Amino acid sequence: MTQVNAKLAKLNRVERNAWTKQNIFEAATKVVGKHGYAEASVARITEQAGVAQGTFYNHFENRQELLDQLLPKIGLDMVEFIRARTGTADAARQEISRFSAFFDFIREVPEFLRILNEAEFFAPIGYQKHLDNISVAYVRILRRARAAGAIHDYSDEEFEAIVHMLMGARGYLSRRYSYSADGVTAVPEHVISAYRKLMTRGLFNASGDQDTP
Amino acid sequence: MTQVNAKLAKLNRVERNAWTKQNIFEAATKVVGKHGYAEASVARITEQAGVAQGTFYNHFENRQELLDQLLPKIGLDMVEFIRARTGTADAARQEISRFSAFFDFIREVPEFLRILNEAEFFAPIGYQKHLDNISVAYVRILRRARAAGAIHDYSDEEFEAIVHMLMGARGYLSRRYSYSADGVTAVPEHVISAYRKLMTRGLFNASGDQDTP
Amino acid sequence: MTQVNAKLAKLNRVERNAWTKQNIFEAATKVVGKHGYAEASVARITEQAGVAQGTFYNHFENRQELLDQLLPKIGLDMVEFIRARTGTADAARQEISRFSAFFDFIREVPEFLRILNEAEFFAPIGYQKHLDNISVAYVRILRRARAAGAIHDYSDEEFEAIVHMLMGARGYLSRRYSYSADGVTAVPEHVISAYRKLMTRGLFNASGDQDTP
Amino acid sequence: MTQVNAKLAKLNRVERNAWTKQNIFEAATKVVGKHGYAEASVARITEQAGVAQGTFYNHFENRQELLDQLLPKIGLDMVEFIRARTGTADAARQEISRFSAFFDFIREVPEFLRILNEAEFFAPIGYQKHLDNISVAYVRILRRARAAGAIHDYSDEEFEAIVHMLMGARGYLSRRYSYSADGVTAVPEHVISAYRKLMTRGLFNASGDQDTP
DNA sequence: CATGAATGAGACTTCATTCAT
DNA sequence: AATGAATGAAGTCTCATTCAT
Repeated sequence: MTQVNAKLAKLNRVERNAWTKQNIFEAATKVVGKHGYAEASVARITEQAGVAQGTFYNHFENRQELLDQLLPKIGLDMVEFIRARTGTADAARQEISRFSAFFDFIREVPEFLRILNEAEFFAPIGYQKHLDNISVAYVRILRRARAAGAIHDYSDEEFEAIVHMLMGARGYLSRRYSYSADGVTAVPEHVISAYRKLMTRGLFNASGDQDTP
Repeated sequence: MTQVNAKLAKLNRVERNAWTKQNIFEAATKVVGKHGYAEASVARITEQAGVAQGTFYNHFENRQELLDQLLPKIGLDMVEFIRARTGTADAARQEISRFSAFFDFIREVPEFLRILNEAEFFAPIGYQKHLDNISVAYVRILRRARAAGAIHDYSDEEFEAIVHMLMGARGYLSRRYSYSADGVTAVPEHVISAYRKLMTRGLFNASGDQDTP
Repeated sequence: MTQVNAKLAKLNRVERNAWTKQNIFEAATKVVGKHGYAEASVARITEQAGVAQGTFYNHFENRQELLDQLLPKIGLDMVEFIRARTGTADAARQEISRFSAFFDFIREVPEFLRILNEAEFFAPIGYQKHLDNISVAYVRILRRARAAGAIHDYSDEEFEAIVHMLMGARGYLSRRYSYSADGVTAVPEHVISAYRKLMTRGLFNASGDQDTP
Repeated sequence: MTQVNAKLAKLNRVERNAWTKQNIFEAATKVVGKHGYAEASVARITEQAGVAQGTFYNHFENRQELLDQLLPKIGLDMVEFIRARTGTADAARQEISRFSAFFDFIREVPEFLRILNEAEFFAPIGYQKHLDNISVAYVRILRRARAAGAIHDYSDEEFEAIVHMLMGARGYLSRRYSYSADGVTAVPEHVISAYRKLMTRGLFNASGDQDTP
């Protein structure tokens, strides 16, 4: 057996291990996305993954540990997704884009909605991690907009509160307008226009508000 | 046994029946408020109420039925509480009052926060009922403000979206700023000022915004 | 329904409850006696008792609590059994009687052997309770013998050590000579004579030693 | 590859093999001594040894086989330790020395106590082997004492019973007086004096009893 | 011979609900 | 209507052992 083969064999072993973990992870994403955290028993997850229950505990300390990893991981995908769609327009239009892109992401990754919404109660550690990830980045964006003159008269503390309002609003709206029996539908146009008006008039210096040219 | 006695006995029985149900109801409020829906087992609720487990099922079809009644009932108390504190100032200032009063209410009735926040996942039917109660009333308020000239340029559909944003924002903020180890604390001033700015500039015709007199 | 009937009905309920608990208790005695504590799973015990697993937890906090009650309870039966067989001879002969009666009891209640011997590791709380029960009573007996002039030259502390030796010796011997494939057999005569010699010469004033008249 | 190299390599392999087995063995001794047989999972033992779980099964048929080897091996160390400390005094004094040396040994090798005491239930085969080792040797000692005139009036069968009593007494006393939160402490003087009195008066011809010179 | 992931049986415990009294 | 013991399904997790690499 050559060194290459030995290396390959070793790699294969490590890879196989990683594959199994990823496999369980994806199974959990599907199960939680479809049935919610409460119904995501280890039995259900491992069945979906096609492995034995005991295998689960070779890769995760316990059920909760996995659940707490779900949201932060997908949350980063979301951040990347939104960033890629934000463009280089003025700050207000960018914010509308982010708002829209959020709902696009929900349709792209339908599991995300439940994973996000239920996390607060079923995966509080993961939820907090996600919250920090998002709000820090969001406040930074608002600060830049303020530095660029696109926002007046908001303090850093107020930014933080605003960000929480925006996140809360999105969550609520997503539950209200995007859920459906099975599957996620697009958010209606009037939701976006309402958001645009509230933001461009309330937060930004009105440049993105089509209705007040 | 006279007819009077019979009637009295019957009345007593009915009263006692109602009292027991109310007793269980209040016990559930305490338990859910303190430990959350997930920990609100029938055993725990009946123990808190001082009745046997079996008694529970003489008054409620099943555990879920009770849980789903919790939020709508307290929700109405909240509506009344906020209405009483709203005053007769202009529409924008009234909205700020409502926002403030909401946070006052959760300090008045500390159980409300958990009952509200967790309801979406643990008592979805009750949650929906509450949602309808609130949003219908809220949209009506906004329509009146619009009719009175305090709001321009928002359609009815957009109102509905706005209301959901406001409710989402409140929920989020309440979880972020009002929870604490044991007990509920006041929401910081900068949260209220941020809300005021966003609302007076974004939704109303700016009259309530102290910063733009 | 007369008061008597009502009382009977109520008693029946209480009695039935006590019966179930006793039922589980006896099932546990059988299972532990036959297969040992380690194999005495709740499933096995409840199956033996003919009740559902859940029923177990209506009567015992957890598995360990029951296991820890086993030995002390049977231990008291043993004390009574031995006391009834001790007679009124001189102190040395009484001690030989107790030694003999212990082995008689083992044959009377074959489960006792495992319940006693394994308790130290599988039911340490119950074991300690039993230990205290026994050693306190035993030391008292030795003190009386000393007061009556049947024992010389042993201090209270030494009595305690002696008692532990006696108990240890019995345990060891019982395991060695009384166990058998399935069932408990009589202890051979030479074990008793060895014990008699050791005791009458070593502890007592030799009156009970047939070989030195 | 030269023959020398081949031989070296082979030797190394054998040595390495022996070393690994010894390594696992010592790890098991530590684990059982500290946490008891019940907690001595293969995972824990191999972790302590710094080898993979699978490696275990290259050296032992199964978990039980290893556990059953533990006591007999250390038991022989004990025999040697006691023999070295027994001296050449008269038979009764020698017996007291052995009794004392036993307690010295459990302080020297603190793991021994648990390995010995729990073995009866968790490693019955090893326990039996140990029992045979000890009792055969002990009976031989007593026979010699009898031949030398230090013991009268005990038959061989009675010797066997006596030995079991002595061993049982030691086990019991060691558990009672030598265990402590963490570590093993010396046995109190009054335990030794009680033993001396019982033995010198009950078994031997009283020469070792200081109190009856 | 070493590795360590995979297996799956089985353990304890919880809990909503039923039902005879 | 009140009681509370009985039920049994379901959940999480452990662990000795196997086997492909």
